[in-house]
Amino acid sequence: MAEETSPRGPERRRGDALLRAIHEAALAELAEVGLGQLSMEGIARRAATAKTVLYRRWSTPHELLVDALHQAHPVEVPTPSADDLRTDLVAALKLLTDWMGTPAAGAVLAVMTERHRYPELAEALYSRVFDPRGGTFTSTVLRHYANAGTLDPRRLTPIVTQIGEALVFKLTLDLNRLPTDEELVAIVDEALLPALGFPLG
Amino acid sequence: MAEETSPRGPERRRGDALLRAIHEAALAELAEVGLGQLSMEGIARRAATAKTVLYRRWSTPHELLVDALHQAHPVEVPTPSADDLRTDLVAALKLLTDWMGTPAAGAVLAVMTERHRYPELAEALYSRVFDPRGGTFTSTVLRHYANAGTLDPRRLTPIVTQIGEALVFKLTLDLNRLPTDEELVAIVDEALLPALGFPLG
DNA sequence: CTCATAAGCTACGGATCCGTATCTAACTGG
DNA sequence: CCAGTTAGATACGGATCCGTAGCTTATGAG
Repeated sequence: MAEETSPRGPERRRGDALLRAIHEAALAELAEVGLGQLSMEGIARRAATAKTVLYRRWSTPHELLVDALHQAHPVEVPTPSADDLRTDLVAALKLLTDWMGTPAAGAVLAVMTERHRYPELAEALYSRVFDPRGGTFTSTVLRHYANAGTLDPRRLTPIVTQIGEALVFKLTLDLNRLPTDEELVAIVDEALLPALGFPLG
Repeated sequence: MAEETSPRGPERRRGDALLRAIHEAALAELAEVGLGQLSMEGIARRAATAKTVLYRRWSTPHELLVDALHQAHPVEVPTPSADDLRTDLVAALKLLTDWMGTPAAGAVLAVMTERHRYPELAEALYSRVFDPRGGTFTSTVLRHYANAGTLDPRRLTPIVTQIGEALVFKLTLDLNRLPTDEELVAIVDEALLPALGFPLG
């Protein structure tokens, strides 16, 4: 484990560098202990700073967390590239699973699954982090091909646009690991494309 | 809120009655405070008993929780009744959403979503609660119709058998409420049946 | 009716987190 | 290079939960 810069000597972080370290520590702490155990004390310990530094900026761990997510959020958006619906759908799901491997994703999922317990937190996450962006992942691709005429727009019901994401989440939960590329292809071929009106073989 | 039996006087619970009260309190406590905050103190408070009573039977809140789930678990199993795949699938999903309204379901979901944090708990839940039962809900129905010849068994891939449950979970998460009957029908018509090889219209 | 069992109470020392206050010393802008 | 800012360290009283101990008393089996 390499230390940053010089191994010893008082090297004091300030401003953005400190902020980023705190944000990172918050997400890591959340991933490890969970939303219910997230504490200023824990975040400060992990960020190797003092509680006072945190309380100068935030009143609660939740406020801190929202900032951390806001900062970490720029997520890659699928850009339908090929003129191939199937390939683009698989690519969109791959983007999703890539994102799900990040610390920020764990944090977002934790907030979502415990939203009935911390409603203000979920609301803050929506209004400050998600709302700025449109629909996610597969729906971006689906709208593109619907506009291009490849797809009957009437097929794009609220249910159908969720099939890909829903199965990725379910598989991740069941298998306790991210889906493989083969499984993503299976999701597209066996579930998504049939629902879009392209029966297999 | 009516008190049980006589309003006053020392009426001391024993044996099964006490046990059931504790199990119930554990699930309620979990639903309210979350897995990370589940404590003997909290369960005892909610069950209106003393911590000592709990420690006489269990060493940790997690052990107590597994017992509570074990006791609460007998879940209704879909019995394909009509000779109508569509109707039976909708009925199976209805059973699922009914179950999801129970306290036990909240507990199970909490354990599953935090399984990386408490692996022993998830494992205990599998070996002591789930394993005794076969596949759940839609897969029961699907196997029935595959055996009856209505359905091509090759369609029943690991992905396809998860579509219904996956969408119910996703919708519940997104909408922050259980799916309506209409939404269940939409899941069957727009996602499940097409994937099983029955294109719409 | 008697008596063993177990529920229910109270209290404890230890640990952790809370939120705040106080002081120091390292940075940095001017 | 000096002064203002702010990171960092320490300590605090209060709160909560931990796990255990000692005791009282309701309950049910014989």
